Amino acid sequence: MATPTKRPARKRPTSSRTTKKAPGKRAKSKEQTKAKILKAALALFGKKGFHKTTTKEISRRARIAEGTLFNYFKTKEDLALYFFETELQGCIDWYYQDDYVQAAPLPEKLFAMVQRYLDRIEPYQEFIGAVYLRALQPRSKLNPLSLEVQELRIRELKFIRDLLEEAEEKEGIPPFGEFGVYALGLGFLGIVTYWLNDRSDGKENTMALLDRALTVGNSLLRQGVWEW
Amino acid sequence: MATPTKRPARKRPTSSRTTKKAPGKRAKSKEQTKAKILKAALALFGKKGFHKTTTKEISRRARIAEGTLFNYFKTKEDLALYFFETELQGCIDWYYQDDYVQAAPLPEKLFAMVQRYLDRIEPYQEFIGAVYLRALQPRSKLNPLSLEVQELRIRELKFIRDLLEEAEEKEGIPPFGEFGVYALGLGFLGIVTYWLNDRSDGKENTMALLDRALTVGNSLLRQGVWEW
DNA sequence: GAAGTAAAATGAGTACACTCATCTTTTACG
DNA sequence: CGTAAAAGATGAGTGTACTCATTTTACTTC
Repeated sequence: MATPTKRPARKRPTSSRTTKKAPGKRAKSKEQTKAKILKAALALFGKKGFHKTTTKEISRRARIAEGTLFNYFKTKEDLALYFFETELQGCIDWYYQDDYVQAAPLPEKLFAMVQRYLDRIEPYQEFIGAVYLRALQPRSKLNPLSLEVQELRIRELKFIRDLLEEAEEKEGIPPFGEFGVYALGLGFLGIVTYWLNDRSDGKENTMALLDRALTVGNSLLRQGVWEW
Repeated sequence: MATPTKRPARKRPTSSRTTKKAPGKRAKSKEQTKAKILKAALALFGKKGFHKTTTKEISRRARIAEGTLFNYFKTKEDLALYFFETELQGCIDWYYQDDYVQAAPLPEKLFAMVQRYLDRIEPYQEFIGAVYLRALQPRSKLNPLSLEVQELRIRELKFIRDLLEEAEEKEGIPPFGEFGVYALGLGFLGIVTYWLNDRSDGKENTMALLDRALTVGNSLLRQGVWEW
């Protein structure tokens, strides 16, 4: 018998794969649209600056309707913020993948991280202020500050905490705790804002400040000055 | 002859005084208008918050035309900033008039100043973030950040410089220079942002942080740690 | 006073970020 | 295939900060 029984027609043979993995037209076009928006926004922000670029222009350049932009980003600021999120995450990922940096002592780590981060966000200098600094203000019912701005900052602080804990274990520095994380984050902010206003060639003043600050900071850390 | 010559009639007898001092209807009404705007704004900001208060409402409440508001303040943010400017100046004035504070050692001075400042800006907590933090970003052609925001920060830094120079002379601490001023300003910013997010009773956490930070900072200062 | 000028007030108008009811495309499933 | 439901795109509409040409008011000078 040549297996006359009809096999029941497979219903969507790649089902399990499809539902889980296959991109699908929708998902793909969604990605594309988002990419188009980001590309258009970056080009315009770069050319005219954040404030002089209108969302209408971005939509036009991305060849989408005005409203569509807001399906992808809650506000114009959120759109700008996306670049910083990506870069920060990129730096964090880089850190966890590079054995050499991970093995280095804390100040070297920090120097490398900061330098890398500043390098990456260089193209966005003009609008960093409009967006990033807002993470410092508290969120309240009265304040429409988007949650994502704060999440960026929280992610940053978590990473700092990890770095410090690692250093405490491996390098035997005294615990610095909650306040240490806050202080380091503040120092980082100071560097970024200094860098923002730094007009020197190749931002060398910022690099000098960073170097100096890390040297001093390192001494303090090892002495446990905080506990005095 | 009984001196028949007529004295020439004095032309505007109070002339010199009038042109220089007398308020005049115009100047007076200008002051009044500004005061009306500030009063209305403060009331509304306090009740509904900065973002949910419209300039239209403020004008209505102040009984002026919408446009008039912008004759007095370039932007809504500038209007809000006015409160901080006033309070900062008030603190600086207070310092220079209070012999007791001036005679105190640096950490006590700083503690008193910061505490006073935080006390004063307490009513404006909700909108400080919308305004004050912007002073950190650089000014460029592309960025409409009002000059006044930066001036506030500059005035702050000048005052810090004065305090440090005084302490160098009177208390014999090693010179801390440009970076010292910047660092102290950054520390101050850190306190303010911590305070903004501080939910503890009477902001006691902030006070504890401030105390601790000043103790540590003072040790560092006296050791000249910066020069290591 | 009257006439002229400068300061200040006015409010209709503009630009722009963002919303939302409706329409279009994709997917699920017989 | 056909149909229904869900996801996504659309763009006219809305609210609001801010502008500006015009009008009103205060001051100056004769």
